[in-house]
Amino acid sequence: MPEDSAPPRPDQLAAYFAVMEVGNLLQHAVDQQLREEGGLSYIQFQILAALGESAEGRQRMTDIADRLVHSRSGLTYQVSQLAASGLVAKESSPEDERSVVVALTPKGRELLGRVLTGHIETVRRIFFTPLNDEDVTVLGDVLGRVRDHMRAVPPRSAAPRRKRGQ
Amino acid sequence: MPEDSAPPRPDQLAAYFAVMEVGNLLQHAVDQQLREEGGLSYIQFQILAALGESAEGRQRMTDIADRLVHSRSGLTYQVSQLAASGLVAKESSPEDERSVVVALTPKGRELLGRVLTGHIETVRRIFFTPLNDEDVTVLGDVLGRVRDHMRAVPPRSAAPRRKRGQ
DNA sequence: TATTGTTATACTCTATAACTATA
DNA sequence: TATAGTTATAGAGTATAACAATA
Repeated sequence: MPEDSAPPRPDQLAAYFAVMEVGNLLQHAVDQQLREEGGLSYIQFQILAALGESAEGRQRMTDIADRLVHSRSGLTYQVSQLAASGLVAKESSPEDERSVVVALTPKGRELLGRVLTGHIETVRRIFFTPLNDEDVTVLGDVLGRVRDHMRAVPPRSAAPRRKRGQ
Repeated sequence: MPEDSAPPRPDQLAAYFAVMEVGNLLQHAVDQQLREEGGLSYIQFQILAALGESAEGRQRMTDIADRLVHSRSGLTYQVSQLAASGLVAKESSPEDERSVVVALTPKGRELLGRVLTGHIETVRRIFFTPLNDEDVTVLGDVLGRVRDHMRAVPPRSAAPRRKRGQ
């Protein structure tokens, strides 16, 4: 429990604040666009996008939850919402009777495609406009490293609970 | 309403996803630390921090709201929570009878100082560890530009409502 | 026994609209 | 009339714990 450590340098603070504020503003803007054009929250969109990326438009609940941080019950809630709207369907897995496979419906795929255009446009407009190619490259590189590190580092007191590999 | 636009390049997608994921993970980690060590949500911490930064530890409701995006009512809620915990006090302004000034109490200042240490430590551990000085500089520069742009660009359909300058 | 997922429940947060009061 | 702020209210989202079923 390090009770003290060197105070952060101004440029470190600037970088930290910038990440937080940009992340917040970006999420806010994107969330609004998704709601207006597709009636989706950002997380619902992320779930659809994750399904759209995967091989046959289907994934297990647990794998989605792992990827999108959610608590299990939170994911159950969101998937229920999507299912109620007919955007996804729940199927039982033939391999493992315990697991539930979530599959994109044609309607879900259609909506995803439709919303994605505006999504990309929004991101381009508010995020990429002030950046040149080199900025984009550097940003992806640096933040990519941060992301990998964050994924690897356990959230401190958490994580060392029950996990398979652990 | 641009129905189509060139698809984003892979490096653009990488940069965008990295910003979003890093922002999310960072906020999540920070939020957890703040809750554990101070019983504060991230937004409550931000309010306290904003007050701590300002000249005499006090600011108007509206100025806080403008800075932290919140709706007015949302800010009223959060400040009420903080006031109920004795961390801030509401005062009426002598200059403008309509406005409410929020002031950090000694207890609030003490908590802020106490929590800040862990906050900085957390950010350092999960965010700055994989970065060298140049990374930090570049990140602050690039994201700083993005932030300034996002602040300037209206959220599309919003904003052009009632604003003084408008 | 561990894992997958759901349910019940309670809580936090946010936004909208209506309202009061001051400028 | 515009601004500052509150309140009521309703809805979305989240987390925890208890639970059932399968591996």
